[in-house]
Amino acid sequence: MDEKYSIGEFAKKTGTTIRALRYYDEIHLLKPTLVSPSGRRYYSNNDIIQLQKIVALKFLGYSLEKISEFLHLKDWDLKDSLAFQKQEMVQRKEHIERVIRALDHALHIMEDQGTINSSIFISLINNIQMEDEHKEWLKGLIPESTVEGLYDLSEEKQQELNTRTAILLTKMKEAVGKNPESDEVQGLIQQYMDIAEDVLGGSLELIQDLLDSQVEIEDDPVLFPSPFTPEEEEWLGKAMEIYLKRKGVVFNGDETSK
Amino acid sequence: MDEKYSIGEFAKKTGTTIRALRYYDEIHLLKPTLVSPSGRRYYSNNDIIQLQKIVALKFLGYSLEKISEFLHLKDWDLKDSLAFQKQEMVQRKEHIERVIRALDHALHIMEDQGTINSSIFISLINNIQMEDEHKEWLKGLIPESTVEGLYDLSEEKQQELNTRTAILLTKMKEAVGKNPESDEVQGLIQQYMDIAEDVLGGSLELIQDLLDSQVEIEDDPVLFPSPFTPEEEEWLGKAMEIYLKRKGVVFNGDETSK
DNA sequence: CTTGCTTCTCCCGTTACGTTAGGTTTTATG
DNA sequence: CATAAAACCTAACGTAACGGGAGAAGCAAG
Repeated sequence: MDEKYSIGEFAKKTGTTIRALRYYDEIHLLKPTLVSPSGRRYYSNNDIIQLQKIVALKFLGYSLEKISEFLHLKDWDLKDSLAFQKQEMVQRKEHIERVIRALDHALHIMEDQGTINSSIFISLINNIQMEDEHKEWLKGLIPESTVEGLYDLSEEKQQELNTRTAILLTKMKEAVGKNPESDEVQGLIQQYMDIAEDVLGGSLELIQDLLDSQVEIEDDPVLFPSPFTPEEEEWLGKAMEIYLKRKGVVFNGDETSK
Repeated sequence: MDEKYSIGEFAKKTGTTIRALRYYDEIHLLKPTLVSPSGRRYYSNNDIIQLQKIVALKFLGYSLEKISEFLHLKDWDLKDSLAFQKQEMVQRKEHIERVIRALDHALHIMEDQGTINSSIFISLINNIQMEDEHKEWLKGLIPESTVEGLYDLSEEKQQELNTRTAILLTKMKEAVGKNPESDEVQGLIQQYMDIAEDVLGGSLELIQDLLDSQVEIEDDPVLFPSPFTPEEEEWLGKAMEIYLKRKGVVFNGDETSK
C-alpha cells in the first residue's frame, strides 16, 4: 500500500522518463517522498497521483510554471483558466488551419502544373497568411459586404481560382517584354479580368476604384509581396492601361514620381 | 532601383525586427548585400525577395535550418516536402482538437456543477488524451464494431454522458463508506448501470466480459488513472458485486491477492 | 571482491530570437 | 566645426522542457 519505487521503476510505471522526473524535482514541481542518504530518489503511490495531475494539465497545454502554481496554490480556480486556455487553443488551431490551407493550395497548383514559380508561390502563401490584414485593408477601399463576399467562397472555388490565377501569372511572366498591344498579351489581360470579374461579381467600377487608390499603396509601411518585379510591373501596367482604355475606363496616369 | 537600406529601414519595410535580421546574418540565412568598413549592414531590393521567401516558408512551419537548405540548394524539391509538412500540420491540428474537446468537456461539467473533483477531472482528461490507446485496448476485450460505435457518438451526446458520469462519480465519492447494501448506494450503482446501458446498447454481457478481464488490467505497464483511490475502489467493488448478484450476474470473486 | 546494473550530479545543446550593457558611427543641428 | 542625438555595432545571457553524455558512486549477486 505504501510502496516505494526507485526512479526507474516509477518512470516505467508512469510512462515518463527518468530525466523528466529529475527535472520536476529540480524545479520543485514534484519532489520524491523520500531521498536516501546517498541521494537516491524514492517515490510513493501518492506521487503517482501528483504526476497524473501534472500530465493531465500538460496535455491541456499549460506550462510547467503554471502547473506549479495550480498545484501549490491548491486553490483550483480552474473555471476561468480553462476558458482562457481554450481561447488560446482555438487561436492556435485557426493558425494551423490557415497553414494547412496554404499548403493545400500550393500542392494543388503543383499537381496541376508540376512546378511552381517561386515568386508566385510566395505571394500565394502571403495572401493566405495575411488574409485578415488584407481584408481590413480592402474594406478601406471597397464596400464591406463585397469584401466579405470575396472571402466567402467555397474551398473548392478558391482552389480553382488560385490555380487559374497561378497558371495565368506564369504565362504572364513568360510574356514579359512582348508588345503590350499584341493580341497575345491583351488576351492574357482579358483572362485576368475574367477571373477578376468572376470574383468581384463583374463590374469594372471596382477595378477603377482600386486603380485610383494605387497612389496610397506605394509607401505602405509593410511591404506586400507582389509576384512581379518592378520591371515586370511596369510592363504589366502598360498592358493593363491599354486594355482598360480600349474598354473605356479612365486612367488618371499618375507616373510613379516618388 | 538599386537602393540601399540600413538595417532599421529594412526592418520597417519588411515588418521584421532588427534582431531577427542580425540573427539571419549570423546563421548565414540572409546576409546583407553590403557591409560597410565600420560593420554596418546595408540591404538591397534583392534581399527583400529573399526575406519574403524566408517569411513564407516560416509561415508554413519550416525551421530556419530547413529554409536555409531550401534556399541554398536552390533546387526547390517542394512537392514532397510540402506533402510531408502537411501531414505534420494535420497531426498537430488533431492534437489541438483533442485538447479543445477535453477543455470543452471540463468546462461543461463545471458549468453544470460549479466545481469539479480533481481526480475526476484528471481521469476525464486522461480519457480523451488516451482515446486512441483506449480504443485499441478495448478492441482486445469486446467486438470491434461495438468499440467503434462507442466512440461514434455525437459531440452533444458525449458531453451529456460525461457530465452525467462526472456528477454521479462525485456523488459516489461522497457515499464512500456507507453501507453497500443500502438503497442509496444501490441507487447510485443503478444510475451508473443506466449510463453504461445507454452507451453499450444495453446488454449486461459486456459488463460481465469486462469484469472477467479485470485480472489482466492489474499490472498494466503504463498505469491508467482511475478516479478512485484503492480504498474507494474496494468499497465500490463490494457495492457492484451486490448489485450484480441481485441481477443474477455470476461474479467469479477473485480477491485482489498480490 | 568483482562484475554489472542503476543512479547520482554537473553541464552542454536545442530554437529563434528578446533583452540588456557598453561602445562606436552617422546624422542633424547650432 | 563641434556636439548632441539617433542609429548601429558586438557580446553575452535568458527562454522551455527536457535529451544526452561524462565521470563517479551505490547496490545486489556470484
